[in-house]
Amino acid sequence: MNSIPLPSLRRLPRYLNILESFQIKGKHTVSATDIAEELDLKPIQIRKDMAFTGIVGKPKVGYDINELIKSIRSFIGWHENTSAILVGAGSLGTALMGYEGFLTRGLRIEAAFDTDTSKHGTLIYDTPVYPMRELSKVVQRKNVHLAVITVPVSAAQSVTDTLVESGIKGIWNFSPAEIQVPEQVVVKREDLSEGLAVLFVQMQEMKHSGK
Amino acid sequence: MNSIPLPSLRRLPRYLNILESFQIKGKHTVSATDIAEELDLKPIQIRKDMAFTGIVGKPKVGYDINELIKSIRSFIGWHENTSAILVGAGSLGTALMGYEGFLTRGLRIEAAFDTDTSKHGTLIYDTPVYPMRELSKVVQRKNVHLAVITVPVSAAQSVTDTLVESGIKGIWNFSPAEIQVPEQVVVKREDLSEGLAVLFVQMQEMKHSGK
DNA sequence: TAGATTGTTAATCGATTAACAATC
DNA sequence: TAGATTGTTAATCGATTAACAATC
Repeated sequence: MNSIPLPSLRRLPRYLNILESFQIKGKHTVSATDIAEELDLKPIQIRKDMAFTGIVGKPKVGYDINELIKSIRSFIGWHENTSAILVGAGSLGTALMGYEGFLTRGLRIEAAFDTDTSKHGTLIYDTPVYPMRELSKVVQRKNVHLAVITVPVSAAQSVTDTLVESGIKGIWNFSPAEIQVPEQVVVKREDLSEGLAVLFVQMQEMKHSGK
Repeated sequence: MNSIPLPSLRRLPRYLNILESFQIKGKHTVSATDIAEELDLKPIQIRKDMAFTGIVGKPKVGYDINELIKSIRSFIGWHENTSAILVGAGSLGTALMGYEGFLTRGLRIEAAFDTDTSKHGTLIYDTPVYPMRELSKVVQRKNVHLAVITVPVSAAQSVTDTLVESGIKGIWNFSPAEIQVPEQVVVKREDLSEGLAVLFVQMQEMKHSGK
């Protein structure tokens, strides 16, 4: 068992969501079947996925909810804060800075950068906005390794180059651009049009089936 | 060959991105190898994916770019406008309303709904905002089948119920909530924390490998 | 023509699911 | 104890990749 399969990894945050709701309800243990019912998955898949995070359940009892939450969160790296910067303080960038959920999921946006001079020196949801030329300095001073890109497609590659030069190791790319990076830099694409394509085709298929 | 595999479907918008950039450069044909190089995929995978959209290439020549774009766009359903409403005109909802890319991808947000009375009657990027109680009426009058949800987790299920009652057939859910719907309604989750989990773990793996 | 590229058929790979012994 | 639930080992399924004949 080497590294976790991507589909399993993607399910982990969903497990957390419902585990936390169980926790709020005062439950202390949970079985794979309980989770599977909530998410419309098979219990065996839950057990397999859980195994990747290293947690061990008890036959007949199930898993300890607190332990399970802790185990998943630390597997994902959500048990501690990771600093990030955000480039492109437009409407999407602003929305992301305003999303409190990131804080409980290990992501702390320390600073934002934008070309719009009218934004420089301002705070957006407590996050200071700087001019682009400050980027390298801030990244290095704050020892940041992660960047969120919310710039237009036309700017994505040049921003990426600047980020890589400054020492950024991971990029969360919200632009639909296909950015090129050296192989030691991780890029996670977050292209909304992928989701839109899936939704459209599935609706089409539903229409032409049992309905 | 029944319906397209999900991974293939998710790659189609990426093909479109780079096909359009080829088109702008004045190219007329493209081979699977050309596309594969841009996206870091294998040519055979491109050919398999293309086959699902129904397009036929010419040996030795490749695919006609205009035809390919048309073929993919109409396969996804991006060749015509689909009306949608948006529920939750907060910062994320606002960002989505302001995203022009949706218009070229078949999605037209006709109206937004929010509980905040101060927003009622206003326009956000040309989209009118209505009180929640108007929802059913607008959905039925405009014959809308698709809804975008950008409300807090706590409101997601009740909003979903209202949407389903009004006759909505597809939901693009940007809240991390696990909403329950009847089986003839399609839900596409767009939970950002999934992407965050993938990014964090991949960065971790990169750190503990060749670096 | 010869070489490049497609589309098809078969092989491989990886994820999901099933079966079941272990156990609290 | 008996029944429920885990974790492991094996079987199945589906997507990716390889091989190659067809062809412009």
